[in-house]
Amino acid sequence: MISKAVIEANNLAGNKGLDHLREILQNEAPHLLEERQKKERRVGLPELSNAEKGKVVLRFAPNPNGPLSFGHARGIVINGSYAKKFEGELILRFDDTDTSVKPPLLEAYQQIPKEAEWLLGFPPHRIVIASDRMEHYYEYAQKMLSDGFGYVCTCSAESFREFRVAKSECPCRIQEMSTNIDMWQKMLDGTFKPGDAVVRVKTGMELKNPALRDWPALRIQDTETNPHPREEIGSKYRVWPLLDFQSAVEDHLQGVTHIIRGKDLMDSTRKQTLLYQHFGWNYPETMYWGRVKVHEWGGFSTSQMRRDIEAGLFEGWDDPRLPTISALKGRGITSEALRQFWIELGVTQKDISVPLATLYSHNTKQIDDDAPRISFVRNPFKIEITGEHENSVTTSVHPNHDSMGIRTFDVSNNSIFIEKEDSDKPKLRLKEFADFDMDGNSAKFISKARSDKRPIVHWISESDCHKAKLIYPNNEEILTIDGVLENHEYESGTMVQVERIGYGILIDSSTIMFTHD
RNA sequence: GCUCGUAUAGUGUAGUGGCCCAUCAUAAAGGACUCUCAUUCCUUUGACCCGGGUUCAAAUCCCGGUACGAGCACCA
Repeated sequence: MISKAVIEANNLAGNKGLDHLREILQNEAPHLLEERQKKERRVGLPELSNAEKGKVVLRFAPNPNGPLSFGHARGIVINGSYAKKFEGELILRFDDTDTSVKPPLLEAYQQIPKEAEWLLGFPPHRIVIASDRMEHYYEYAQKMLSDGFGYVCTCSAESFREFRVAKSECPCRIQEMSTNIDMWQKMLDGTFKPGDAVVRVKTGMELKNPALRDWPALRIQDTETNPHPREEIGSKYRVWPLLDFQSAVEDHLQGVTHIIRGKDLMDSTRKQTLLYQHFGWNYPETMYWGRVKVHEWGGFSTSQMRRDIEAGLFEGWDDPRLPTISALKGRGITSEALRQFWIELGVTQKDISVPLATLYSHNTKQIDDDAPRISFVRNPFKIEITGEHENSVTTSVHPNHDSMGIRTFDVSNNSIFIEKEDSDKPKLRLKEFADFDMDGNSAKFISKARSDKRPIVHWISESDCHKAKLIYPNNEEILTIDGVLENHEYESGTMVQVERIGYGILIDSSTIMFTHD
């Protein structure tokens, strides 16, 4: 029936042309034609399901075991952008419940909120520190035990692994509720030592996904010999929640509506959903992104960076070779470029590998309009200029923006620098100045106007420059290129465009950190 | 091993059954403009993992395969 009609219509189109069909539609069903408008390409973030303006609560929960890195920026930018878009809230939460494997770094508690604000353009609406919220976690742990959907398990990790694989229940699972409460007290009071006992959630040992079977919720840490780095916490608690429990309870307490995180935490969602069912709560909407690698960096981890810094391989967290937020900021990457970069990548579950060129192109767009042009001569080669040339040369600070002013070079003493590499060109044009013919370390004036297509090179007059260096962070090492820099009065932190070289940021009046081409 | 997820140009990304001989960006190549190897602009090259199926119609739905990734921690 339909097929017949379609064939008929197709024949009609074939015989009399599409316009004929349009005419018929125009007469009989004009609304169908309106839908033929080409759909707009979606730009920016994908839709957020079940999101109501003003009622969206998102969170970003890093472990403060170091300052933020490039990868963290994704969590901040994506969650923060949704919070902004829906006029909701972004919670910055410190998941600092591990004191031995990934111990928190005290400085990070100060640094992360600042970096988050820089990235977002606004401060997070709430800051929550898990280690301040221990009483809440204890409360729900107890409820879990007294309501019978949690138990204290004294099996070793190894033997429980066997139960998990075999889909069989461990002996602790059938303990009386009162026994569990009793053992919970022994966890708290120190009768049990680290490794002796954990609290587990009863999710079911027969679950087909082994990751979900009676997962551990709280464990004991030796905070006597290994205290929590926050002084106010220190050795105060022995029993600590694991991520899945802490995060699940805290998300509920904070009223989180949407969780957007890496897809490596998909099983966390499933574990936590089972816990939510026990408590009778509704799990937030979730979205995931895949793994990101950067061509130039490969993988990187905060823990590894911390070890390398402590081993003296890097100067600190802001070492320009490191993929940290502070390093990128110090190298002249703008927060707007980082935001656009992450939003462009979107929230897909694909594992991707991106080149830094993508980030750099966003950054160029941000900085070029405001970056004053400046002349830096690498490996300076001094030449004497001869002939009837003018005594001073002026050029613009920015070729596209006259309003940024002019630069003036005094060439009355005939002494200028060009790059060593340019010195073997027999004929060259000193940019904005004049054509010269080279002869060893002197150059003869030919004409002010361009006389031919000789290469244009940048230069600096000796009287208007000072010794300077260009810092060029490479993958492994930091190259320093000596040279002379045009005199200027820009403040440290100014982004400049170094003529014929690329963009850079002024570290001080005679040091430029190379940003990118 | 068990479980889960993903697969569109070199790299990212749009696309949720007919607007798709597939979008946009970036990269590459060429060109215009320009007294920077900058910026801006134009052009070109270039992709639906494979095999079945459903349907009048599949990048889109289903099944199988392959590849890659993740979880199965008393880490986050």
